[in-house]
Amino acid sequence: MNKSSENPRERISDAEHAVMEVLWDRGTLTASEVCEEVCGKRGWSLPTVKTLLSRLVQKRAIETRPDGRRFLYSPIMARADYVGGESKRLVDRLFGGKAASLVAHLAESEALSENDLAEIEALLKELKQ
Amino acid sequence: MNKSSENPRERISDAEHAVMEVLWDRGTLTASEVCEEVCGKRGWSLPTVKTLLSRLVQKRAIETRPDGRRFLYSPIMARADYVGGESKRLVDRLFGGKAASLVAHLAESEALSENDLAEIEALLKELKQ
DNA sequence: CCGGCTTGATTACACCTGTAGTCATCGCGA
DNA sequence: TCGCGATGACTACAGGTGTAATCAAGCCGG
Repeated sequence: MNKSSENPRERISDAEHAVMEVLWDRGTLTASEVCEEVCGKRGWSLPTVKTLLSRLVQKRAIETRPDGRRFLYSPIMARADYVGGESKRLVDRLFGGKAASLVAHLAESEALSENDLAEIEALLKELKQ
Repeated sequence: MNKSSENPRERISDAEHAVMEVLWDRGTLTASEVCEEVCGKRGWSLPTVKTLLSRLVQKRAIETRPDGRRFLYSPIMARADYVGGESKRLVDRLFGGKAASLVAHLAESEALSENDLAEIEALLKELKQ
């Protein structure tokens, strides 16, 4: 019944993701510290951040450690895993699973700058070593 | 108040996207024809498809033309626009807007096959003409 | 020692989404 | 002509999401 207590990998929503970014960036923080980082940018209040944090705990994306009367929050899910999952979802949904099609699209729609192109080229060269 | 009647570009959900794909593929269809295409694959019923279609009409992603007592549905939003928008969202959210970072991630996570790499390389060559 | 601030927990609530049932209508076939 | 089937409109409803108020408890400064 209750997936959240079993499944270690639940879908992370947009707002939750903003919180994750802060934790990935800074490692371990209290709720108030997270709020300092995001409440300004997104116009949230501390209660909102707390809700997001507890949902992330339920989803087993982060974990808590008691520190006196408060909690320290730190990420469990690795950023690379999240990024990889989301990228794969997109590629599957929109490009039939062909990552090259995504790159082609980016190139054609001019989402890639000269600089991007150069970087990719360098990357390819490296991959072919 | 009511964005749906003003804003021509509303966010398309996952299920709605499945319907859009059919319309992009086939052009203009009746509700039943759409259902024939997707109800099998996704285990939906005709009413579900009709709901999705009317939501898409509200979101101004598709339009209807009366044909006798029924409607013909056809896309307004271009697939390329949708794909571009979604790709941009992802790149912005996860890669700080740097498309090259997305490509780098795909490469590093081995989401790119030999074939993909070759294709991308060819693309780059072409772009630099 | 006590009241106020900090903090997590609980509750709230509107909107979106996925999925579908029901209803009224209207034209086609018998 | 008349009932049936197809069709769009309306309604439903549970679960997720964004955003927050409120509550209870406990520690800290006065």
